[in-house]
Amino acid sequence: MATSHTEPGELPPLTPAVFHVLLALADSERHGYAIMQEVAESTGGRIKMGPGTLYGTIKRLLQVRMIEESDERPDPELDDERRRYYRLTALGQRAVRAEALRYAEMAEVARRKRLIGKPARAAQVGGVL
Amino acid sequence: MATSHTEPGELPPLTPAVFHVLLALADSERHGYAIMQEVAESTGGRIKMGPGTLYGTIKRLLQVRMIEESDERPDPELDDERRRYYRLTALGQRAVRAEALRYAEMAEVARRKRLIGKPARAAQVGGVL
DNA sequence: GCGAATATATCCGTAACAGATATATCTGTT
DNA sequence: AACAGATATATCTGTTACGGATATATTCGC
Repeated sequence: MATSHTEPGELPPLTPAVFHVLLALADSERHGYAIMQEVAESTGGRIKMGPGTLYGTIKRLLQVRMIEESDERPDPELDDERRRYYRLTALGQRAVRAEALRYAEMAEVARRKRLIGKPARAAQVGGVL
Repeated sequence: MATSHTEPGELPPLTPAVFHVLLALADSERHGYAIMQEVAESTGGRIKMGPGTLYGTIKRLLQVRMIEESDERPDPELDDERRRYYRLTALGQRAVRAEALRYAEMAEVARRKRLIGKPARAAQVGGVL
């Protein structure tokens, strides 16, 4: 989708896969597999990212410096050597924020058109409880 | 992005272009060019759909029966013969509704992670801060 | 020690996107 | 009445993202 990123500070919209990965990293460092799980959980299992999408997206995000690998290892007790942890860069932080705002705006538009109801309680995580 | 549309009623997520077109049609019939303008307006000019994306998307949406052409013509006075008007089908209605919910849920997730603030005021057309 | 889950990685076919290009009509101005 | 510019639709095509399949290795539970 085209954008008017004529203005310097403007960030182009993110693809859904990119957005989900960045959003998963917004509150905590995570390794790839954990990102997959977080995406599934935060969407109530409705979105499941396969390995192709996940690792391809990670690679691209590293290239554009929206995420970076972190060498910090958790508790050597609970560690798994295979894991590679990632965190947002400042750029990634700004990008995911801008995209989240767009999502909120689109939700608002949908509300004005009576497609969906009031904001708050929509977002049940665990599915049925 | 993969989904678990194992359940019968489940609709797969929509691509952003598809969502924007359906959302533009949610409150009113519109012709192609008007869809373009509505998208630009409802996103504060931040998203501009080119003709390639627009008409390609329309064609695909017709094929999967999410929209249909309407032969209703407005006021012959104000008419323009070139225009082709489209409306949502019942399927399109359901799809855009489901996607709008997903958007709202993602916005909620972003709020829980303190990426963005409270719902309401977000949606004025002007610009971000 | 075995199988299942965890974890990462690449390959590649398919589909979506988006700019360029083309064409025609409508509207307002002079 | 001619002209410019906006309106309106349509197609073509290169590039990119997506996403299932496949591969491989490690860790965990039993």
